[in-house]
Amino acid sequence: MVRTSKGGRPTLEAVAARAGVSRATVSRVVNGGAGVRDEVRERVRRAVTDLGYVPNSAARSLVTRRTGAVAVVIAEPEARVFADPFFGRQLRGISRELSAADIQLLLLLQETRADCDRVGRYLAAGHADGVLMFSLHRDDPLPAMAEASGLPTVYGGRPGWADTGRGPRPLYVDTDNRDGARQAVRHLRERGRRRIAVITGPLDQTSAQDRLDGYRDALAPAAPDPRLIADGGFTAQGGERAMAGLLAAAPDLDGVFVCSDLMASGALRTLRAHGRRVPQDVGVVGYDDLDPAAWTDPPLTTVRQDVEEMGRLMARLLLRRLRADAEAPGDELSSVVTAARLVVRESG
Amino acid sequence: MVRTSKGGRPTLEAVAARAGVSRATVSRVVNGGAGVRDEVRERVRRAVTDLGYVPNSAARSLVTRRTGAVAVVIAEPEARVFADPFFGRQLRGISRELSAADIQLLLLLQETRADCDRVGRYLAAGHADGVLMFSLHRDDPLPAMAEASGLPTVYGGRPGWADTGRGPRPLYVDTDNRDGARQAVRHLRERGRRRIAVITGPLDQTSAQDRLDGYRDALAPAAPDPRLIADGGFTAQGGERAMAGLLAAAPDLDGVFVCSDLMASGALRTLRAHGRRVPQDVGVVGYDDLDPAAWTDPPLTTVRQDVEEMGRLMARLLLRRLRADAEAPGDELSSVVTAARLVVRESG
DNA sequence: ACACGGCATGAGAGCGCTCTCAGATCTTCT
DNA sequence: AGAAGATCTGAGAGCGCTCTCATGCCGTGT
Repeated sequence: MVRTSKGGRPTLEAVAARAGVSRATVSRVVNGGAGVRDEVRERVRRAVTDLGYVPNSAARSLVTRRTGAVAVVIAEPEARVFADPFFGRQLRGISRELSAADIQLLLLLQETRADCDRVGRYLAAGHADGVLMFSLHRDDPLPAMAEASGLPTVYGGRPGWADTGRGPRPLYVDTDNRDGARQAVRHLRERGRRRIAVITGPLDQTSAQDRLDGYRDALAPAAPDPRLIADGGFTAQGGERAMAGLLAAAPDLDGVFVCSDLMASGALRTLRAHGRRVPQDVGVVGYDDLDPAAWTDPPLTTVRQDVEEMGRLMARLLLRRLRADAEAPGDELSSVVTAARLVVRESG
Repeated sequence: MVRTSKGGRPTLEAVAARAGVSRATVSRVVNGGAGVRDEVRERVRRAVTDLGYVPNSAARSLVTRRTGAVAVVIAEPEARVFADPFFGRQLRGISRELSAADIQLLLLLQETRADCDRVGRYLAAGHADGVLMFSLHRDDPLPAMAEASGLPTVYGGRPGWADTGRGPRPLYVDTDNRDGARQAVRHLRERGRRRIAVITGPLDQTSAQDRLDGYRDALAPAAPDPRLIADGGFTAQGGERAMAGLLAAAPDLDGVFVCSDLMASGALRTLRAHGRRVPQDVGVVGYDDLDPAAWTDPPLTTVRQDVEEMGRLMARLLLRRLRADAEAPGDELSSVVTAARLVVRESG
């Protein structure tokens, strides 16, 4: 690769000199090449490859005010982010969609409160054109920071304030958690289960709350026995513990709806350790239908949500929003809620 | 938040005007504040907070030639990246170390060949100050691109050309895969296993090759029976299939060393499906000791490598390298190889 | 009193790019 | 042939920041 005499990377100027044209013309060629004579364009293209020219992104975004990157903010204080395949799948969907649009993915992990400031500063500094934000808990300060930074934002999972009327109306992608939960619990009932427990996620997340509401719906009009409700915190260990608690509080239970596959894997272990056979003694239904669900013993009946697709939808929504801001500011976009579907295997 | 009259974010100029000083002074305060009188510094600080000023990163890195970000490139064409907790853990280590240094993490996923160009362009465009690169396969074009971009690079796992003398001497962090494999296989032998098979990863990765070499070491001086070697591609499904193949080719096997926990989970399923009891009939040892290893039935004996720590080490090495380039260019850094340790559970 | 060194501050030049606008060139039509 | 229009190209002004260098100010030593 040929460099400029100054030893750094070649600049537009260098390419222009080599091609015998002005900077402006090179710029035009590099950015699409419209309105440049074929012969000149070819000359410039050759100069570009000869010199190994790559536009300097800082200089470009300084003037265009766009960075060609989107920040993905994951706010999980716990080790959960990487233990749960959920995030991975979603990231994958996002990554696919963004690379198709030649947009870069910036991953910002926020674990501590201090990280939160850092993330806020980062967003405000204009490193990204938009934000995808995940797995918010109630009272999370991040949405406010995103709002303050003025960046278009799409949420993964309905934010808590979405329907309260307070705050701006957020753009989000979610699955119909409540309906999925209803399907799961109805399925257990149809199989003859009478004492159906639930292991929930942290209830300050809407997805966890919605699934619990779905559980209630399916039992209505009867009110659920509070001894049949335990919080598993969306982790495998939490699932183990919650299951143990349930067995102690309600030894006669014959079904469990576990609000994530990861927790369900823990619950299955506890059941096995207590000598309960699945599905003969206790029916178990999970939620997510991530790969490991099919690998448990017995294979897990669960509620499928296409997580990768949700990631893709989030990215797509944000990209549309970015384009809309540039071209048709009035355009109203709306949130997406995808359907959930029961997948029956052997656990319940 | 107060904005400038032009509607955009406030600039240095605006802060300077409000504080009644020059741009240069504001810049000094923002970047540490050395050599500015206390009283002036306070005035500037107040102006900064009043206006909600945040430095524009593009402008800054245009002149400093640094971005305050490090790119993490994961080159996995398969769905493996997110199915295997391995990457997640490593990312987590990296993320921790980088945020402590207030450096941003840019995640670049490369799945297709086209992505490779995109990643190369991205790096060359100067979006990052350095690169962390993972899970390379032989003949991967990425290292060459990283090299060409002139960015300091640290590899996760010893790159294939590290000891060949060809190419530049790479900086990497790895575990002692060969020794870990030796420990695993020796353990199986000590437990009386005589026909020990191996399920390898893709052999164009050094980690997979090293583990296979360790397997050979432990059987030496006897040469391994080729019917006892199968490639599981580092995926759970691959592990299932490889195990089935081994059982068909060598029904008398009584031990398996599986080169990743994820593959081992697959192998256990296949063994169960074939009615082989673990560990009574067949002893199984995995590799990685990621969370799910303890959850299999029976819990997996495996080789522990502290993946998160490896991530941290990678980040630390890169950061040192970046500082070295800035301050003491002659400074020689060296790669790190961490120890592996057998963790005995119940599977073998 | 003056010269001198040290410190705090400001003026101004650029970093590499995009984009507007005006000028140059080439068509095409009357 | 000349003018109107369309097409192509270049000059130049910034984008927001950092950093060098010159300048002004102070205290100290002679």
